[in-house]
Amino acid sequence: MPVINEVCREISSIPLEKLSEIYVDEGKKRQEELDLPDLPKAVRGEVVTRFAPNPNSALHLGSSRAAILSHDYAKKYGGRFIVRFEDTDPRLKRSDMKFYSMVKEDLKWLGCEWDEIYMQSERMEIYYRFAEDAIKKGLAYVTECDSQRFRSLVLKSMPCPDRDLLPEEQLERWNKMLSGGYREGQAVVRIKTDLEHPNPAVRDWPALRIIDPERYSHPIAGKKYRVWPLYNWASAVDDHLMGITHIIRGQEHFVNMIRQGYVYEAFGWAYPQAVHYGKLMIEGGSLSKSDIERGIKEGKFSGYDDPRLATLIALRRRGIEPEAIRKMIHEMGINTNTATVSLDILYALNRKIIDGVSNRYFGVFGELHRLNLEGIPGQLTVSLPRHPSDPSRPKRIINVNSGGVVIEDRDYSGNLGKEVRLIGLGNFKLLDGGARFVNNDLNYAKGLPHIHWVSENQSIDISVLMDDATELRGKTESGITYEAQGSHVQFEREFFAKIEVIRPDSVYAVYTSR
RNA sequence: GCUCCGGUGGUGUAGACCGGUUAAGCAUGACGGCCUUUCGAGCCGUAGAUCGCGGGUUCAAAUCCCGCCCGGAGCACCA
Repeated sequence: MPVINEVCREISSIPLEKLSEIYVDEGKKRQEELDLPDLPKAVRGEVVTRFAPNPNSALHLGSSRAAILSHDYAKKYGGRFIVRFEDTDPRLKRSDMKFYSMVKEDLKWLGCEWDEIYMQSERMEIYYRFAEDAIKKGLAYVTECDSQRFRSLVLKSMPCPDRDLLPEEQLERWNKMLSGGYREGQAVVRIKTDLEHPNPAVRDWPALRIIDPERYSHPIAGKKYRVWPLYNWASAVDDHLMGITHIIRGQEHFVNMIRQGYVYEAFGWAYPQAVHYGKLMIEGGSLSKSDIERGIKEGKFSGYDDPRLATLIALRRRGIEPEAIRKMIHEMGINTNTATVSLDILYALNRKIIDGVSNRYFGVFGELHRLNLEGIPGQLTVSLPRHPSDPSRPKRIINVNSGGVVIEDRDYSGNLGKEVRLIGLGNFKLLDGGARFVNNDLNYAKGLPHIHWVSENQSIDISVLMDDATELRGKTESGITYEAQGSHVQFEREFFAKIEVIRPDSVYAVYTSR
């Protein structure tokens, strides 16, 4: 009992604000731990993960899964997080300078700061060196079989004849590749695996190929190289060299783990723990890079930040906070089943974050009706809270004169002839083109529809870019111009939006969610 | 066609490896109520899954075994 008393006394001696701080901190900490289940074979301080995007497009919700999970797991265990641009295909999946920086921006925004960053196009000599080594050791060979021929042979578990050439001859061919003795497609380095492997896709996979630099130059390397590593080669070498302990990626890479396993075994390296998550689909939308790229090229989308896209840059523009994305991704975890998520979940998570910071305004959209206010003193000044649960914010002061207010058609047509509460103003009877003051009794207002309005002589134009890329026009309080660009607001009874452009006489915003 | 990986309420996920007091937890969504001068937030409550289907093993299966169906991925000199 004395102990209890003592603890009680101690707690009650802490000021309330301090107490809530402690409480929140504890809650947060617990939340974090709850969020991420343990990674297999993770040792504190020794976890190294990587996120390996191809800089040929912008990051989207799907890519954010690998990024967030890789980053957060590294941090959870006090390890390192590496970003590695996989830009080794100047032909089919060309990288573009603008995406290197765009991806970095996206990652920073997501809160996935990296400890190290690399570009594979700057590591070419490394891939060459290991290739030469593999060839010398007889683990890889240079084949002149074209892909068709190779395919038909390998399907029957048969080798290309040059698989068994001596390492010296292979080396000669390798040098011929490097020096330009072959044209595109005439030779390729393959890794010896197991021609009997049940999955033909695993059998003797290609590691390096020739790309004519005169026809396909690289945004960073230019025309310097004509032999480029394929994904599995560059990735296998890098993961080993960079000391990656855990690879978190989509299940489409499952066979790549098996393929690369042959290299690791042959070189005597230890393959990292690979965790694969299932396909993430989005209700009613596409998460495919190629769909996004094509849509933009065809002009179907206005750009990477088109509000219909699930790119990070579009979500950011719309007012989705990175923490909402993070929470959603954490909730899905790394399980391997195929998930079709609804954006509503993201919106719900996001609303909880932005609700507190969003100042409230009245905005009326679509078809509008002007109401003459009858029965009010010549001029009315009302003050409305900027946020219902934070009275400390400066009030919105709005003047209304007999010139009247503007309301939306849905509120007008639905209530014509009835009494309504014009929020903050009073109770009125809605008439044709006007409104007659009844009283200003809040109790009386309880049973009435509450509708919002904009003062005609204190309003500015607003345009909202909606999530279907249409524009919604209307009027809003002129006081909104004091908002900072990029701030979240809520138009009461309408939706949340992010302010994009503020001019003295108009506002441009982007719709976030209801 | 071949090779993988999945299949728990509308959606996402926990439980499955070590089968039994959880005949299914959480979140989001839906519905209802309270509060609120927002159809937001918050609080309270309700509905919703016989755990893809069929069989087997067992005293006992979402959990183990087999078959089937469905979904996804891979089968590129893409990443």
